Amino acid sequence: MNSSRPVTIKDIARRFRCSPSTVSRALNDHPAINEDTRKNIQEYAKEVGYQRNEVSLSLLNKKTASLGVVVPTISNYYETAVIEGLHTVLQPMGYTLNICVTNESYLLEKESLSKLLSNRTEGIFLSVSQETYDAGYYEHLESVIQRKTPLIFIDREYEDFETSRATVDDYHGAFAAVEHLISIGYKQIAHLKGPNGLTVSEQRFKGYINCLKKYNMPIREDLIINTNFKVESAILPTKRLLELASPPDAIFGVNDQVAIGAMRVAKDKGLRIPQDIGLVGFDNSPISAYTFPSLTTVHRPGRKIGMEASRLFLNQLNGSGDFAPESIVLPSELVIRESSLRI
Amino acid sequence: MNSSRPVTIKDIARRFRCSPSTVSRALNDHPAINEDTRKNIQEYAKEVGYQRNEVSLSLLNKKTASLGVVVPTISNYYETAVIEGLHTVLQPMGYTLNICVTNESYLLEKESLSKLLSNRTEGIFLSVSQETYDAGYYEHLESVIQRKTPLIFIDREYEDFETSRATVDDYHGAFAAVEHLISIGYKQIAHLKGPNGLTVSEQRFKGYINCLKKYNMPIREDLIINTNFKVESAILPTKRLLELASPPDAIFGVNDQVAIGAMRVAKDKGLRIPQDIGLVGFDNSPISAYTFPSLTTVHRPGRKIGMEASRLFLNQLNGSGDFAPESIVLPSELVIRESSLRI
DNA sequence: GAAATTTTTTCAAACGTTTGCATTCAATAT
DNA sequence: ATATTGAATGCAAACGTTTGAAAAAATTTC
Repeated sequence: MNSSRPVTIKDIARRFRCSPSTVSRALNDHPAINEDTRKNIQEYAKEVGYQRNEVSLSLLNKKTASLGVVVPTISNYYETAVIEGLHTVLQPMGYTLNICVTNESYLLEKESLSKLLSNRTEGIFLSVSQETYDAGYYEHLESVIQRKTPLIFIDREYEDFETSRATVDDYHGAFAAVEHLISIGYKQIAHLKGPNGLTVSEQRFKGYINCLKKYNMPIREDLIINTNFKVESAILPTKRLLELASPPDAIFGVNDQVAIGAMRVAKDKGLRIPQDIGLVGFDNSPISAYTFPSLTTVHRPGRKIGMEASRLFLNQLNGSGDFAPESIVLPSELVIRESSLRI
Repeated sequence: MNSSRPVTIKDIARRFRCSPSTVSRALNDHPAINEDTRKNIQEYAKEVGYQRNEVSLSLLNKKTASLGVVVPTISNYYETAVIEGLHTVLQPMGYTLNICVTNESYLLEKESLSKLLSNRTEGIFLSVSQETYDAGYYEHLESVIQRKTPLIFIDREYEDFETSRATVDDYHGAFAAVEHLISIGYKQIAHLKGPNGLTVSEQRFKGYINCLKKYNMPIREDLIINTNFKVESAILPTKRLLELASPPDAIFGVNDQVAIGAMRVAKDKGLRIPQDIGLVGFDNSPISAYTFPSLTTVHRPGRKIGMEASRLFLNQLNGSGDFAPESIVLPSELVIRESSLRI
């Protein structure tokens, strides 16, 4: 019976009539092991496909080399870019990434964290779910903190936690976007807002509002409509905007997806972009450069955020006892393309 | 000194002057434990934030409840949809997903698999890297097979392995796409092909070729150009196509990204879509429904593939000894939109 | 009040590996 | 021939948990 039980160090020891210690040392090139013994054991190990059981080592050394990544979703360009960034830095260092998707649910987030802790994950990257954020829950984070497991916030953060965080400067990105529209000469700028309560939504919204204020432009409640970040969630809101008695002459979308949805609706209505209506998105997703017209947007360095977050984690890990949390805020950058360039 | 060493069962045992066994049983509601003892221990455990060390359990039970997902990239809509599908089924069952990105590199793939096996992952979902596929390497899979760790191929497969696999019927999808273009009346259909050697590229290419053959249409080498799936890789090839003495009147892109790139170039050249040139993509990515004109494409059920792959894994896991690998081929489905509807 | 029974707790082994210390054995030095 | 050295290997504990079997304690029975 070709049992599939993995070969252990004991099996090898039995085969060579020696102790497990000897096998262990032989496999690890310990100098105190006889050259012949070493070679024989190594050869045999290779032959039978021995592979060290890392689980037992984890138990022994209390090192699992695994990290948790807890995010609301992975079906956006930005989120995957962040994960790629984490990966780029951490995979080469031997870390394994455990991805947990919360679907914006508090319960799933709580369970994910608990599971990660039980698995003795060595660090957790967390972008809190909307539900968590809305409700202001934070108890589930206490145990992470208490365990002193490094916890790095990504994008969505709690102000009152002593943890490191890596975020993009959404506020100034949004501000720059709106300022750009104003500088071109657009007068009635609408905003397709993201879900209420999320930092990213609110920061961009604040950027939008404050920029309008700065330039003494009226703030019209009817030009601000919610979306859920998805392209289809922009369709109806945009239609409503364009049917207003006094419709906007520009739209600032909370991300590229909704801006592209808006673009579609505007074109369907026969409006010319950017002549009749200006458009700006957020994210600088790959597609945004190739829409027609190409979409003015705000670049959001997802990969870089992932890499910076990794750095923050490593700092905390290697830091001496007097660890001080760091906050990294990466600048977002306006990318001007055709959809806003009315001349 | 507020040590962060996690509380163990032994700590609790010491506190209650009882044996670890009692604590273990108390925490697991074992019936043989005195009611008072149980309550006291459970209360105390909660108070000090005891959390079972799953690593030790993994060692004991040889069950890690973790699964490997090895993919070339996670920055495409399709790949993330697959992962979401896996997640949807497997996370509720208590599995943790270890995501490994290979960047199409054989070496990284090999290392990832080896790592997963060392970590005693209970199953592996693999979409082989292009390098692996090109070179026809397969030795690194032997150890997975030998360990009898369930291995499920996703999309890209090796014909000669006794493993389950879940793939999309790319061939017929491509065939249907081209047939549709022909039925509309397009005569010179170009193909923006994916990278050579990859199953998805080649299957779609084959569908394209065979469809042309079936309808006795000429196969023009100059209308077939390679891309790398990314939107920008479609720009130059499309330009070249459109500058031909006898340019195509339709383009079938290997995915939505390149089709959208082609759309952009065609529009820049002043061509009307679908009147002057028809366009079809592949994937049915969210954005494809909202381009202007909307993009005819072939739906590729990524989420479903992930869910089916999970099912295959579970079948293999629960199957009796006489496991027979299954092959699931999900149909792809033509989604007709504006970009090909010349009337 | 002793025997029988039931309830509750402890013991010990197991999972796979590493590692400080002890041991063995052979070779060299005296 | 004996003590000394050095090389090679073995022993045992440790990591945290579970679990069958044994032991101890409490309760019931006659």
